[in-house]
Order: sequence, then structure tokens, then C-alpha cells
Amino acid sequence: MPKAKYQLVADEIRQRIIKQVYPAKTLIPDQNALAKEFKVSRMTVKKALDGLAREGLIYKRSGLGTYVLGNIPLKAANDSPADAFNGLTKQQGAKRVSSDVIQFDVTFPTADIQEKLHLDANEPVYEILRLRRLEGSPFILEHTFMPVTLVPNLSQAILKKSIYDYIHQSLHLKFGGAYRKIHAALPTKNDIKYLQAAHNEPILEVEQIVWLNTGENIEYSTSRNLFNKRSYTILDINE
Amino acid sequence: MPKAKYQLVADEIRQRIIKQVYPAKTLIPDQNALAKEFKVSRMTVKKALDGLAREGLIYKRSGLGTYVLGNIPLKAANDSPADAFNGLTKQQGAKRVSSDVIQFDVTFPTADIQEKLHLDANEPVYEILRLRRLEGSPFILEHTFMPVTLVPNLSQAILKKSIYDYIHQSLHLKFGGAYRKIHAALPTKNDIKYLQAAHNEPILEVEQIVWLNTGENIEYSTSRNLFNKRSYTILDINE
DNA sequence: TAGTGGTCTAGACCACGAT
DNA sequence: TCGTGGTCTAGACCACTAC
Repeated sequence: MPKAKYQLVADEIRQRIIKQVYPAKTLIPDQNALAKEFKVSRMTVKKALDGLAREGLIYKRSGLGTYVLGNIPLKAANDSPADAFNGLTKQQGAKRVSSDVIQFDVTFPTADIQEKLHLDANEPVYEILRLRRLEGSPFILEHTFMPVTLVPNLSQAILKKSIYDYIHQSLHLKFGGAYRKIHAALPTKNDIKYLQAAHNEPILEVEQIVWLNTGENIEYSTSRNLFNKRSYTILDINE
Repeated sequence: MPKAKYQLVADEIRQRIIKQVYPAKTLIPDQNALAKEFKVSRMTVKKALDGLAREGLIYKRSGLGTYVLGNIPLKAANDSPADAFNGLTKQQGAKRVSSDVIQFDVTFPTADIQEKLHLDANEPVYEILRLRRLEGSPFILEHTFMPVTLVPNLSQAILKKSIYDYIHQSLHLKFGGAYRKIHAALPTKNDIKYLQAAHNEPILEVEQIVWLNTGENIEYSTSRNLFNKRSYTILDINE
């Protein structure tokens, strides 16, 4: 299936910005000119530009035109966006990430997990504790709950690699969204044991609920890492 | 100036979802029916629904229809969204928030600040350190840099209240976006002194750059709080 | 006044999912 | 097959900004 026209237009303009055909802090051609060049209607050009504006690449001002935004000084190449649905394996590369499966159980959900995943007491869940390693050294301690019915036939082999690949490629499920909460915390016994956290060393935790595009909750998890190993970033566009 | 039609349609549908005229986990009327009801074109209905989908209220599936999403279990009323441009005064209410101005200087920017704010060495900046209090007790320690030319005539009186109100209402400037980085950290001397952090008590820090809708950088700041006082949340919709 | 982006329409065709 | 949402068009009018 081919991409939509507005996506193709957006891809081309994005490339021109990256290659500085449209340099930072300059105006790009107006919507009518772009429509003529790409042989599409102005509405299609506008939809492409709306997407690029949400990505933070351009900003539009009525009556003036569309400008290219410069680089963001705080932004670094190895930033971990807090709004991303690809797992750690995708973000860092499968060769750099390995996982120790510390716990892999099936249980009935506690009242708390029932509420978090919108489940009844008799619907079993997986409880998974994994130590994710980056280049061999401890990186993130992940504690995950998933309903068994939504993710059938989970295995140690899959947990060693990537749960998200299994969900997408084998089960053909699609994520709809996630709600995440970022805390700082004191280390627990598990943090000290597996992340090798020092006593009183700050921990950064992401607690999240993930749902599918059907609206069903598929995951409740916490991800903890040493305070100096990782931070999370957010690009926030007004309106 | 009146709101756009698609905004009015979105507002009405949002209200119907909140009031459960359209209950959670049910289909809402299809786009043609809504277009007929509101006497607008289907494109306008679609634009309204696109916005509601980005807010996480509904999800659309081609061939099926548009469903209402249920409540998010992790979400609490007093959550602090990490994607918000209203300052602390707006979020918590002017009556609950007060500020001690610890430092208020004008200086030439260091090399680091020059880079963060895209300034030359001879363009002065404000350096501001404020302890924000909630109901009187220490809440957030804010260290802020702003270019003097963009925010003229800043005063202690303004700092005691709300910088953002001054920027919006008096200077008529509009934010374009922000890039934020969330860390966990060890307490500094200032954290211990002003936030009354214990030795080795984890601190949650948000480091951010904010720019205007003109593309000019207006703020570089860090906001630090005790780990058990505040966390940040993100609603993340796929695509 | 001229040119920009923002909105809106009426109608068309398509891909998808259920029947 | 039918109804859903997704895309796309050509043209129109408006609000805003600069000159």
C-alpha cells in the first residue's frame, strides 16, 4: 500500500529541511507554490505542513509565511523521547540490548492490577521482571503486567528478545496510546541487587499504562534506571 | 473573534462524552450523521474528531467507526502534565502559590547560556532564582534565564506573581513550543537550603528551553522538586 | 492593497471490516 | 455488498501582516 500524498509531500519537505535546501530561520515557499510544484491541492500541502509543525521542524504564521526552525540546543542524539512506542530494543539496536529474565509468572491479578488493566479477577496476567542490559551493563529494571488473553503464548525466548516485536509482527496488534508518569524515587532492594544502585542513590522511574487501538489495556509496567544513566525528553508544541 | 466551526463541534462532542451522552466503549454516530446534525461538511467533523483523538478521548478505526475511550486508571486529578505552557500559578491557582525571589540579576550570558538561548555575548539576560511555595511550604526551586530584549522591564513585583502572565497579557507574546528533559538527581546545597531536602534525598528536575511562535528562544530553566512532592505525566497517542 | 495561512464546502474515490 | 473512516480536489471566503 502506497503512502498518502500528504505523507510523501511531508517526507520531501522534511528532507529539504534536513539537507538545508530550506535553511533554518528562512521562509519556505508558500502553500500555493508547493501545491503547484508537487501537483497536489493546497489542502494536501497544508496537511503535510501541519504534521511537520507538530514535529517541531517549522512554524507557520498567518499573514507571514512558514519558517524553518533551527536546532534545539538541549536536544542530544541519544535522547530518550518520553513519547515513543518502540521498545528499548528498537531504540538502542538489537545488538546492544540483552535481557535477563528474573521472573516470568502467570497469576490472577491483584485488585490494583485489575483496575490498571480493566480486568476481572479471573482473567490471568503475566508478571514479568526483566533486567535490560545495554552493552552488557545493567540499564533498566522493568516490571511488567500483561493480560494473557491479549498476548498468548509468551515465552522465555520472546522475553529474551523483544516483547514489542512479538506483539507487532506476530500478533499484528497496534498500540493506540499510553499514559506515563515520571517519578524520582529511592532505590528498592531489587534496584540495589540488579541495577547495582548504591544506598540512597536516586532512581528515575516511568510508570505506564499502554492500550491498543481497540481501546483494550495491554500493559501496566514500571521501568527504573539509575539517575545518571538515562533521562526522558519531551517535545511540546503549543496548540 | 468567534471559534472555528470544527472547534465548536469538538467542544460539543467533548461535552457529550464527559456527560456520558456518548458512554465509554460505545460507538458515536458516524461522520455523515454528525455532519448532518451540526450542519457542517464531513471534513469539518473529521477535523473535530482528529483533535479529540489527539486528546485521547476517542479512537477511530476505518471500516468500524469511532469509539469512546474509557478513563485512564493511572490518571489522577492533580497530575502535572509535562506538556503544558501555563505556569505553576495557573496550574495550582494564584491563591495557593507564592514565590520567594532569592536572586534577580542582569548579566551577560555565559557560553552555555549563549548557546541555549541563541544569543551573542553582548546581549544581556536575566538570571532568576525563585522558591515557589504551595500553600506556604517549599515546592519547586526554579532557576531561570531569559533575554532582556524579549522580556523588558521585568521587576520583583512581577516575579512575586507570575512571569507567564506578564509575558502573555502585558507583552502579548505567544509560546511556540518547548523541549524538556526530565532527570533524577542528587540534592545540591541550594536544594537542601531552600527545598529542605534531606542529605541524599532524590530530586526530580525538569530542564527546559521554551521558544516563541516567532522561533526566538525566550527561556532556559531548571525546575527542581522533592521526589515525593511531584511527578510529571504524559499522554501519548500513537501516530 | 497584495499575499500569506486558516477554514470550509460538496463531492469523489479508496481501503478497510463486517455480513 | 455495504457502511465506515481516510484521502484528495478545486474553489471560495476570511483574518492577519506587511507595504
